[in-house]
Amino acid sequence: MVTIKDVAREAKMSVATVSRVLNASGPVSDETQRLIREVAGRMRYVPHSGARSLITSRTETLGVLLPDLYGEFFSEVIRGMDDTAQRNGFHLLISRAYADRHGIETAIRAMRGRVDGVVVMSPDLDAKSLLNLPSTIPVVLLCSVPRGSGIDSLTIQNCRGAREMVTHLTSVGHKRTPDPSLEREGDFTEAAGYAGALKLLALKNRPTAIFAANDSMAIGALSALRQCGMAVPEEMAVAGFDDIPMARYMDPPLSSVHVPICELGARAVELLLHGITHKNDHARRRERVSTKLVIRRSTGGEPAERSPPQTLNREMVPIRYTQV
Amino acid sequence: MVTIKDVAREAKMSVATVSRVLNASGPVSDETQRLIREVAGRMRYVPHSGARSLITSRTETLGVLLPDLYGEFFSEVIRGMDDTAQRNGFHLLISRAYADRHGIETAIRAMRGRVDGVVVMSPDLDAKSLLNLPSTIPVVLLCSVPRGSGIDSLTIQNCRGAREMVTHLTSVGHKRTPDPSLEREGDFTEAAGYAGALKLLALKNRPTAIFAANDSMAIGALSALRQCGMAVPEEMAVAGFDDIPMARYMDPPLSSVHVPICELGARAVELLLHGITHKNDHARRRERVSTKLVIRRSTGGEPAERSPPQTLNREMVPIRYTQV
DNA sequence: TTGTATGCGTTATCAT
DNA sequence: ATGATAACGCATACAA
Repeated sequence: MVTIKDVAREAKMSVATVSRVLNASGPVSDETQRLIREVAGRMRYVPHSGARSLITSRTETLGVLLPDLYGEFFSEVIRGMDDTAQRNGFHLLISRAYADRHGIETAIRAMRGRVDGVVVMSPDLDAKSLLNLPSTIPVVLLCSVPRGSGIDSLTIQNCRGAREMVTHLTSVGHKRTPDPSLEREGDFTEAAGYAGALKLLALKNRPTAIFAANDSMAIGALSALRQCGMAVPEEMAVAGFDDIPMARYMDPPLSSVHVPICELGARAVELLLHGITHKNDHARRRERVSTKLVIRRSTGGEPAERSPPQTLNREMVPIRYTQV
Repeated sequence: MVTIKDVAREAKMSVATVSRVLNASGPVSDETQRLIREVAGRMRYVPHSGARSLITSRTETLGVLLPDLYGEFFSEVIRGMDDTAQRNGFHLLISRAYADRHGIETAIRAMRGRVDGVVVMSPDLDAKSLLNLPSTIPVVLLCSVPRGSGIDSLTIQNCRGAREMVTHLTSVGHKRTPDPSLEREGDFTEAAGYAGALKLLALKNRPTAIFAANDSMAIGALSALRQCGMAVPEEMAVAGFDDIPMARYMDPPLSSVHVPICELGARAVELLLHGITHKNDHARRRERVSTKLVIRRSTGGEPAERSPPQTLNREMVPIRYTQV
């Protein structure tokens, strides 16, 4: 590998001057500047980031800890993170980890020294468990329950979104509200939604609507209902959460609680970068992104949505944040 | 940050001995060993990876360059990569890059010194353009056209898979084979599949089947056909490619060419690790993963597939590779 | 079995 | 404007 010494020798200059040119960190004559840039370019010199971070104690890399997450949510959130990270000159070190406390701690340890901060996504984990993280590096919790911890966090307004959907469902005639006997567990996969729907259908006193915790499970539920010959939404309404791009292409198109997934990732990285830059400023930051109800035919709403779906806008749009 | 010096001081030993214990790289008395481990653990010492890679010239990190890729393919391939990387003690540095030559080169440069090798996924890119990569580090091309280059590569047997699907389609009565006037372009999104299907429906002399280049577009096409009142598969058959988990939950369930996505990522990392370990051994490796035809109702096959879909097996299974 | 000393590639501090 | 050199944290060859 070609080092800064090689460049210095070739340009007949000292390493100090080469470093100054490449980092614009001191006065260098125009001519010397030109020369060194030319030589460095010709020799394809790239600084060794390890050596650099050794002395600057910055890696320009952000760690991302993800749970075992499937489907489009995963890719969208990473897209948002990578966009923002790259725009700020940072790389992304991505790792999956078991979403329990031990898994997270181990993973953070492994990233130690490689990253300047970590975004931890762990929907199941109560932030309290992470209180004494083995890290002095900034952390942002994404989609966790942040109560009781002093860690920066970014969460989705799940409750509010869910409440809006429930309000919609009751407004179109569904009556039975909170009832644990009508709840079934699932792991966010289509298969789980499929199985859960079958269980609910088997009940003596069936519900009239299914509200899945994410779109993948809602899609699985739709499939189960179809195979059982149940009409949606007439005999059973179905609603999802997240509003992944796929949702509007279902039959019937799926009502869902829209989450700005990509922007969620982007914002998490922004918060982390802020935490890295203002390491001393210990004002804890908690933000919540708001959701938006999207009613389609699967809940009986908007039967008129027959027009061709427009091309999805994959660009990022501004979203509102709530400080809590 | 606590360094090896801090540990040495606390344990009243030399840094050399601490290093020997932590790397098992020399003879140390059991007692000293115990002591040092205890102290290191208590102080939560983690070696600075930058300093280490400076001297070992290994980063234990793999770069992954991805195109702007949507949906489940993305997340599955990363899952496979991360699994295998972690199992071998490596991290994943993931970055999205424009899939043109300049974008790839820039991205690889940026990773220089941070990674021991790179997996480049760039379906559009002919490998010839990458011949003079600015890198001495090992590279594995994933899903590119590898002809004419000396770079290790892993590709899907797209042609064979597509041929099998076409054979199936003709076997159930579809007649018009290769005809450019029946081809429409798409960017692999549901919206593109939706739009493409509408265009095909508008033709005077309609086709009787649509074979989309991936499942997302096939799902978009299904939606378009549904809204136009076309019966699938009776009036129009639809087939996809990839067989993402979602495919079997469509209405009708989507016939597709199954690709072992997760294993694809895993194998790419294995190839890269091999390239890193055997850096001198310049035997170029080219492998192709085979696909498997999955016929469901959208092409008129298997009308009996009414049984509940079993839980998806998300574990990795052995796949066959072909050396070319 | 343990300690001392050197160097990895870079930036930063101090001279010149 | 430029150069010499210390320091970053670690592994390792060599000495004890």
